[in-house]
Amino acid sequence: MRRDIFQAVADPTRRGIIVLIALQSMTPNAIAEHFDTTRQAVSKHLRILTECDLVKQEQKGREIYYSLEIDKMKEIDVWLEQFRKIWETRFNQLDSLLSTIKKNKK
Amino acid sequence: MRRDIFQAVADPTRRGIIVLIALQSMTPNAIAEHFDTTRQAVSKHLRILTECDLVKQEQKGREIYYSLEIDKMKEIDVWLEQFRKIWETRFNQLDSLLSTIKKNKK
DNA sequence: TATATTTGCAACCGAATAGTTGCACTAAAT
DNA sequence: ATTTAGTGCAACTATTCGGTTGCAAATATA
Repeated sequence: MRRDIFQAVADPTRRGIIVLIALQSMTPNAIAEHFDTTRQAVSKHLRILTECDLVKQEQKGREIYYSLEIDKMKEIDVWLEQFRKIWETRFNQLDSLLSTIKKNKK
Repeated sequence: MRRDIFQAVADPTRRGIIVLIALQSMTPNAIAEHFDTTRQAVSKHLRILTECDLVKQEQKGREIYYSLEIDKMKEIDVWLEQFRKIWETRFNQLDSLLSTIKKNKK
């Protein structure tokens, strides 16, 4: 059973849940209301998210509030970093090309 | 058949391929040498990556060179943007907390 | 022309995935 | 004490996934 953050984020419902609980913690029932699926299915997604440390839970009586471990999302950001470097290089190349054109115009 | 960039990036082999052809185009055979899998499996991955516009191909005789459509990767970056905003808020809050502590020390 | 190389595609297979229903456990409300 | 509400977990199902093998098409080489 592969369980990493990229696989966690691959499912659209899970991405929805992640965004939903990014700013405020919510119970499974409350979360399920936002999606066209059963409470149990959401519960399953929450378990997967928990398994890769993407969410934390806080028990309050019989309710459990789930919220996002937002720092974990940085792992994706770290991976993207290498492409960001390439984007910047491309941008600088474009930038110097534009200034060359500009200089030649004068 | 769901086919979006998040699902494309979920598989570790595909992430490997993406990184591999980010800077230089390569043939399927050359790519397959870097992974512990058959050429056909790599070919399948390339098809999936093509289906979500992550790679482009250039035919040269009987060889086909694949390279990354690097701008497409920005779609992940765009989705991450919302979390980056939260990170920054948290950081600023921490920052102002630290200056408060510093001020109180004086 | 005959052969070797590079590739894509289809068929098949085992495992994983996302979903459902049903049930048990616990906490709150009556 | 009984009922209701909130939750997790197990069993089952249909579908998708990642991989393999085999084959056909096209290009290069002998």
